[in-house]
Amino acid sequence: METIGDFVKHKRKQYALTQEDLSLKAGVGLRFLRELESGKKTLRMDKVNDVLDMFGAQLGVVTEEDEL
Amino acid sequence: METIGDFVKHKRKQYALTQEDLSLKAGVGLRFLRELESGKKTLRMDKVNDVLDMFGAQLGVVTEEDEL
DNA sequence: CACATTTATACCCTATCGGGTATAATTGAG
DNA sequence: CTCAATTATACCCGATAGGGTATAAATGTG
Repeated sequence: METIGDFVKHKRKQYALTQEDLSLKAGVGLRFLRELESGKKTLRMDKVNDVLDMFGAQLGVVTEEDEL
Repeated sequence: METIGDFVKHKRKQYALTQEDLSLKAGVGLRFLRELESGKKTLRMDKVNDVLDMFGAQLGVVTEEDEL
């Protein structure tokens, strides 16, 4: 499955936004967005959702069956 | 879509575990597990994944299309 | 290549998450 | 109903996430 970080990075490119653009629009810090795109595991869910909201997405449970 | 908290609660019942059982097995605090099941938004992803791992699941991106 | 833009890495500081614990409320088995 | 087990709520405190900032590296456009 595509990682959360990759999802954000791809969507961001798709909309031709810089990390700074997206961080401002999503209301999170630039550093946070970078850590998100680079796959940091210990991020807070609410902040991640703030970013995903920009692309009509959110965090949810993905089961192993979903992967097949 | 089922919330993350509800997913955990249902799976936990399904395996007949108490919150304490699950928190011990997953290696998270009891209080954390309670906050997770009650829908707290600001939890850390890594801890949430520690719990979801117990049921072969993990956090992932869910798009609005997935919802339809 | 040169130069501007974007991205990556590191530092300090505050806010708060998460653990542990105690107590209260709820649930359910007998 | 009674009583034990489970769950919910509240407190204190250490660890760390996240913001801001500065600097370095990488990217890409002419």
